[in-house]
Amino acid sequence: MSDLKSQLEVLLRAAAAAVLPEAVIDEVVLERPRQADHGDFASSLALQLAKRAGRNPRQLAEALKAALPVSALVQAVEIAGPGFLNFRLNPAARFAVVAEALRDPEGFGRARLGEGKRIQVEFVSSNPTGPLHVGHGRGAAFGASLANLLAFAGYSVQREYYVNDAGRQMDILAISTWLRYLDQHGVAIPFPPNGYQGDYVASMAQGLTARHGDRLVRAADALLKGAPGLPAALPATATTEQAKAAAEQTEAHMDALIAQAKVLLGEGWQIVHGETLAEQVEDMRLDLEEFGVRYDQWFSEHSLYASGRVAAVVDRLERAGHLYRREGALWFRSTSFGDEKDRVVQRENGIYTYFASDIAYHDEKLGRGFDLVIDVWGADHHGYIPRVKAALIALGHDPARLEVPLVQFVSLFRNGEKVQMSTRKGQFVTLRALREETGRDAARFFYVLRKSDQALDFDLSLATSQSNDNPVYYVQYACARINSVLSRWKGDAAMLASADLGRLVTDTEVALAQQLAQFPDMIRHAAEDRAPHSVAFYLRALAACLHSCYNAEQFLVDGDATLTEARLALVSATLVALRNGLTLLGVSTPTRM
RNA sequence: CUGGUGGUAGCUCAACUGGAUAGAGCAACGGCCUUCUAAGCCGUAGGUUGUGGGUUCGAUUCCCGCCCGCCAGGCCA
Repeated sequence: MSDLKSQLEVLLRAAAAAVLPEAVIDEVVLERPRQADHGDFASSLALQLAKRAGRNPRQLAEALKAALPVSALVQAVEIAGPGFLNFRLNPAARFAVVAEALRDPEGFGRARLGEGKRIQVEFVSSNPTGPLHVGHGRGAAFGASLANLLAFAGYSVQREYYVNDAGRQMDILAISTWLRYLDQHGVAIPFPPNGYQGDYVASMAQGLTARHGDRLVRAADALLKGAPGLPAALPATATTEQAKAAAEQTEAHMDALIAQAKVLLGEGWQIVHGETLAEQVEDMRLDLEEFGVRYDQWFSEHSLYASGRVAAVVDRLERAGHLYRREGALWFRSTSFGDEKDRVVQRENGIYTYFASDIAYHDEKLGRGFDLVIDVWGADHHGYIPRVKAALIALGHDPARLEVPLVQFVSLFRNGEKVQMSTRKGQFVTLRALREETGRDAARFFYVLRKSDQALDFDLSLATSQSNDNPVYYVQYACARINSVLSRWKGDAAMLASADLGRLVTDTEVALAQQLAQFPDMIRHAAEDRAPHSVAFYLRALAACLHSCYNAEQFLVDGDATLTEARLALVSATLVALRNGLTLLGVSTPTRM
């Protein structure tokens, strides 16, 4: 209970003021010692002040101890090591957290960090050009957990998905679908290697047929007219120069196909493009929802063009003198604002770059009045952060209002072997397949079991194992055990909040209460650090305390109602923390297993 | 090459932002089910925190050099 902590802090400050009246104390360090025999709280205040005061730290600790005001919370204060002050709490203070949790279960752990502040969390935001894969899954698990955590910590949180529905990749998906459609109608056109190859494309093509029959069929020669054709297969001895030329030709061929398709289809292109887009977005939405991830808003990149925001924001930069023209393209002088090199916002061919719409998007987001905007990005985009911040500065925004936590890559392992994935070949494991294999709970939990900015090895065998090795089950099992005991008990659960806790004295009971008492602090830290993994680690530790206590003590004690109630109150409070924590991570709390 | 990021027990990872004897889980070894769920618990063993310096009462944490791993460096998205 942080309340305890702040009360102890008051005591320490009072003591310090008495001993060293002139000393300025910015922060009083109070921590939960790792070792039980160091008490409930420890402070290194004497060590910190010793130097400035020019006094021996142990002596100073003695003086501080003597000057501490008497408090009902504190049973004993000891001086240890080089000059630590170790506080041992009174039993009542130790177990006060139990009543606190039971009095307001839903509110237990809730913080008021962000009172009145609004935060937007934008995450996943994958191109709607195919199913989400396991990498996106990590972004989803992290982003959703972070958003939940911030909301629990008291911020007003908006969850947003930025839909990249305006770019060339979307055109490529549309034409890939249409080419499959043509193929299904007997129009044979070589499928470009840079098109989308997945089965879902053919499936969408069948959808087109179902809705539009052969209305969208066009002749092959008309489509191929003007296209450079695909390059011949490269010999094994090809130089990098040749490979580069072939790749350029492949891209040029694709662009020509798209351009010609727009001409041939006319309005029909909007149908193909619009329907494939809608289908992909809907697919992602469902996929994420089944993963326990919901958004408040799906924001369309295209809308930024339609509303003229992209042109307007570029114009603003232009008038502010931050743009210049070189080799036909329009460049943003981002080096003036800390970026390594200048960046193109409008290509030689007049088309805006992805960066241009991104500037418009961030300008728009900040314009909505959020105190903080958090973009969760894949770590491969980290080089992109300085240029976006540069643009924000150039537009007169405070760049500190944008935070970009990075999520590292995911490698899958099954039976100790790495599962090979390659985006190029379309061989990637989808989030859906992962969920089907491990279940939602295990997937959500495993994803946040590692700091987000660290590469994650996802062990499928472990996540699916119904064994004691599996950390998800370990935590959930603690919940199930508590529920099981409570359901066997005949008493009234509502009475537990006022149970007499004076009978709780054993080591495992004390350890469990101490761990439980750290829940609110943990929430605050995790929210401030944008670190949902702390929640997962905490829950594991709390479950461990519960299991130890469970094995050491009988909860339902025949003929001793007060002891039974005290212990049940303790584990009920534990269940409150477990449930609140798991909920933040999108993991269920089973009542039985 | 430049920038970012990491290197902690055999393996996978923590370490409350500079604190006490660096902690968990797997794997290894030894114990605990006629008692509320053994998907659990208890114990033993395992370390020069990559390396060399520096800062100080005190360094896994901060600074510098070096070694090794991963990522990024497009008028792609």
